[in-house]
Amino acid sequence: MTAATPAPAPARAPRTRRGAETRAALVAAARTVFERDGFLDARIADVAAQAGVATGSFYTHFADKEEILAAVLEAAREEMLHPHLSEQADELGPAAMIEAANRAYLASYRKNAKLMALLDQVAAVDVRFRRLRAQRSRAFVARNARAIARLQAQGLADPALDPRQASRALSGMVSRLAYATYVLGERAPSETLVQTLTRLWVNALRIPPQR
Amino acid sequence: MTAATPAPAPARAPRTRRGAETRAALVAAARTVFERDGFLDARIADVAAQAGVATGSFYTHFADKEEILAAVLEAAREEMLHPHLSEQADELGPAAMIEAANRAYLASYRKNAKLMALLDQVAAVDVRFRRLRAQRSRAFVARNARAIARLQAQGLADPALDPRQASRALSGMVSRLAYATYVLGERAPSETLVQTLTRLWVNALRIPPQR
Amino acid sequence: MTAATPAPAPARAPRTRRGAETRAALVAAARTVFERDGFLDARIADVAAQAGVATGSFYTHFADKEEILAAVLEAAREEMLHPHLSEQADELGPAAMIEAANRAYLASYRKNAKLMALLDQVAAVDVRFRRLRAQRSRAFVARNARAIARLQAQGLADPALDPRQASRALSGMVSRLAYATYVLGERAPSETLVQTLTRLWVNALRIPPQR
Amino acid sequence: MTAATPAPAPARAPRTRRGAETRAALVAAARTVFERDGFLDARIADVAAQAGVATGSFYTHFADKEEILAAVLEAAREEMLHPHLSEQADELGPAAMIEAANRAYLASYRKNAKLMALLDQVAAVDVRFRRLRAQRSRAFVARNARAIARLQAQGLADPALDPRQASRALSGMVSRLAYATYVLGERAPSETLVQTLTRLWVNALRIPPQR
DNA sequence: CATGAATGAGCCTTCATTCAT
DNA sequence: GATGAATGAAGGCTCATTCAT
Repeated sequence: MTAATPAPAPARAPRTRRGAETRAALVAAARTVFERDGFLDARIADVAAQAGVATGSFYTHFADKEEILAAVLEAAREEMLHPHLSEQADELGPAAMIEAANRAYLASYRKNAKLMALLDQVAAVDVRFRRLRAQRSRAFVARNARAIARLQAQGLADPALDPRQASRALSGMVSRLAYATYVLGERAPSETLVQTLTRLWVNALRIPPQR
Repeated sequence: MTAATPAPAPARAPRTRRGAETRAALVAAARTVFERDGFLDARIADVAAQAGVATGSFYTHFADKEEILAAVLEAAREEMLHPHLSEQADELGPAAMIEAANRAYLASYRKNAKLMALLDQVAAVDVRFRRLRAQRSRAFVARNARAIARLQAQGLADPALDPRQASRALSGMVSRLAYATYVLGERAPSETLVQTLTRLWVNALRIPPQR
Repeated sequence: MTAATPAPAPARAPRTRRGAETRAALVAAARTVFERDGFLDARIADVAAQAGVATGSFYTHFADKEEILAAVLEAAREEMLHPHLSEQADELGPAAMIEAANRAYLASYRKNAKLMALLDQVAAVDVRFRRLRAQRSRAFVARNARAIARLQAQGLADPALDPRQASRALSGMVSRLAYATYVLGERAPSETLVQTLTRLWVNALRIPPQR
Repeated sequence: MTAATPAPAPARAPRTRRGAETRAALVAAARTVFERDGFLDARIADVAAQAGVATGSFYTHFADKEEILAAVLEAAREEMLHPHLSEQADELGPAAMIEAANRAYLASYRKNAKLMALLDQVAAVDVRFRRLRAQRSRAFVARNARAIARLQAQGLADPALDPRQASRALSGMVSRLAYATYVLGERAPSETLVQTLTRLWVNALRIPPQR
């Protein structure tokens, strides 16, 4: 897992407080600039200027644009963690669980839309970030696959479905819709999306109606 | 529809056979180079060289890289046309119809994977192509929405679903899976994908089992 | 005199009527384009397009931009001929003669302002046209010098002045003022200019008041 | 006045000694190259080479050729300041004052002939420098107009003349003659020019002979 | 460590001129 | 003669990266 991380962690971590401050300022600046101009159009000099440091100082902390982007994404890791189907047996029942997961996912995606757009752009351009995105996506898919398998085991989901493939498809459905809505800007009320996705999931998995 | 096309029409169309040949050679060369190097890394000079003409000749026919990409995508329009749910009432029944559509879609996507990857990359970078992709996608979504509505009218699909939203979600599910498989290279046998997608669609729409 | 003409006359004069027509169209087009875009920014292709002929046809008639400019200036020679102090003894008296000359000069300059601006621009850039302009200017200066000498001989002008130098200075005064007014666009009513110039000439030459 | 200056002020002034040195070297080099090759034929790379720096360094200090030309002209402003009719009442009398002014003007023009030629060339091509030249010229004209008005007030100059127009004409006469002589290279001994111009001014203004 | 300037390879674009049809 | 496309040399400009202070 660590192996797939673009920049496994900068070899030279700041040794002094001042160094750490500069580094942090650069990472924050990079996020601002990347979100504003896009990764490709952002120039090292812009990032440094935005951070209020000299251009040369950039190279004290990062080898190149990719490396600082990795740092940006790492710093935002928490924010970007995708909510997923809960693993705990839930007193709410499967449908409510799915609905909660979809709502949480969309809300999270919406909140981090700029970052998601950035990750998407950069994935289109650089294999390393394509791998990073794939890895995060895989984690999400795997969790949902486990949830599906559990429902099947409980006799609550269509046993004909391959949990892994079904999860790939249905998880992709959710993230694609979130992408289209919050990154591409296709108009649709969030609540409608939640309801539609939930109904499609419930139907698709053949989850029996609540008794 | 024409309005959304990136390069509405080349200002100066070739007036001689030779001009048309050179232009065609450039378009073909551009496709080769773009698919090989990616749009961003492709240089005008490479395209010209690949076409066997002088660098300057490129500008006789195109204003910039975007314009020739538009020509490439236009030339490949036919190939890239997405199969979709048939509009004819089908003696095979809805499930078979859906299966056929999914199979055709995946096959088409697979065949044009490089081009799809290119379009994806370029959409991540240039609004105009983002719009083009969205437009093509919309056509696909709209047709599927009509098919869903028809099934509902026939009492063959879950009436609780908004056909438009359901189509956005389910169509996105298919294309995302195709993307993940044929562009990102996630391993999965095509037949499994067809079966999974079909079952998910059938379930999601609550299409009744064949009598 | 012919020696100073930039392009002594195109070696290949048109042999057919069609050739002559194309050539004439090119010259007219060149004047339009040069006056509109300036000589430096005008492109051969623009001139040909304006003339409604193919780019290549330009070279059937002219070797380069300088040559067609020479043709433009040649064709406009008549229009641009500077009026000057009459050589005939004038029953109006010297002052009226000077006034008439100044009025005519300014009117002519004003009418051909765009062409004068063009000649000026091109003189700043190309020695050959610098020479052409100097040559035309010399003719004007020489005639005025002769007129001054005649007035001196008649006891009507300050004998202390070198007629040649005085003419250079006073003729330059007139053309510079015309340039500033009609090319640079400094605001001043033409009649005021005529009166001022005339009074300055009369004073400067010490022409006695009309009895 | 500052408003009309082509490049109001370089956005990024050098912050280190080294930067200032390079900038100065570039300005000096530009003057050399422009005077040698003319503004239009001068290439950025030549200027950088002449300054002994890399081509790219040019852009550290200037946006384009126009901007460095503005710097060249600014740096030479002092040298190019036109002497003019003194404003102090002069014990020498008006005629001597005029002679002194003409002599000084011609001497200054001669000394800076190359720069004047450069300014002239560039004014023919770029509006911004046309404005700069006009502005400098206006200052010269205005001072002479004031001097003429003063002489009129003292009863020492033809009251029928509009001081402003007379100054435009007579000042233009002087600068045109200087241009023809020192830039175009028309042969004439400087002392003759001074004497002729002075006599013409004195006559034109009807300055009474020294008692 | 920070600074800010220097470096120069690299790509884009223009357009006068040539030439096959 | 006319056509319109091909040619390719020439310069402009950018910006990641290095480095002396």
